Amino acid sequence: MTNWKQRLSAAGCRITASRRAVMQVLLDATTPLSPQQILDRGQLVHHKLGLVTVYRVLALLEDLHLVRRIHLDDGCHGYLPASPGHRHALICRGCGRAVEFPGENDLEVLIGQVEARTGYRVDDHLLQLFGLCTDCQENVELTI
Amino acid sequence: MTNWKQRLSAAGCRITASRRAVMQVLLDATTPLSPQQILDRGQLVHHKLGLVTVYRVLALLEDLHLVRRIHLDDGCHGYLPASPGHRHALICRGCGRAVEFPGENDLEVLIGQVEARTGYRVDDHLLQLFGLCTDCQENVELTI
DNA sequence: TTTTCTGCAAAGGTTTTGCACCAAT
DNA sequence: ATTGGTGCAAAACCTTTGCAGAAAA
Repeated sequence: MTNWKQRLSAAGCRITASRRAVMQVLLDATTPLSPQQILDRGQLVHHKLGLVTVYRVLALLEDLHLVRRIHLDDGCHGYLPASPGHRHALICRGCGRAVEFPGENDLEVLIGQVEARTGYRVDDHLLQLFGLCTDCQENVELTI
Repeated sequence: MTNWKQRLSAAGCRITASRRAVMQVLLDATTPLSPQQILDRGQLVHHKLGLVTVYRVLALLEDLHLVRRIHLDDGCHGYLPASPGHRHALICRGCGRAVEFPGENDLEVLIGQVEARTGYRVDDHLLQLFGLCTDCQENVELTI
């Protein structure tokens, strides 16, 4: 995708080798990646890439909603390229493979009920699903 | 509540001053607390409490589903005492005050749709809502 | 040429580990 | 008396900051 370059330029940011490398790695990934993993893969294409820069690029891309930071049970943060619109991640407990699905307004009803009951005004939410992808379901069956 | 002591004993764990202090602090809290915050408050009741022990106690309590670890946007992990059943946290962006609400099966429909579309088998989920509690809604109005 | 980015080094935080002492059962 | 738990110190991580040099525009 090239759209992210336009978004960066529009925000007054330069298109640099580091940013290309990080974005490339994320777009090629099927699982959420940690900053360290992004560094390892990014260095294959951009030798001089450093971890500090990965952090800075991720912070920038997250601000621009070009990548999504998700919460993992272990090391905590992983990053995924963000699809447009409000989406949620579904992550395989077996292989880590992640897919996104549209959030639509399936939560509207639930949120309305909670607002009525608590008096809170809800304006954001974090939803992540965990399970097994088709491949890993098969592997589990074989293991048993 | 005394139930947690039974749960600990049943799991073959001892009831110690550290564990009482950490559990006490969590039960008294209205907002998710970081390990450091738990230490600060816990030391008021149990002088010799150390941060390392707080981490170990939290890990134990989390294993036994007596506390819930939640994800915050900034420093990441906060801890809450876990109410029985499947519940989700609603956290105020203003003052941090958290309430839990029952998850019921409001997500069943959504999860069923996602399973059908992706082939994944979903067996767990993470849902957190963010917003403003009634007090903080008033304060915002005053500020404007 | 000018300003933004980058990489390095180092600092700051948080979480984990090793070990001897202490305490609950 | 026996284990299991605790506290301290230190190690291991992860993330952020400061600064001089490099590279987009």
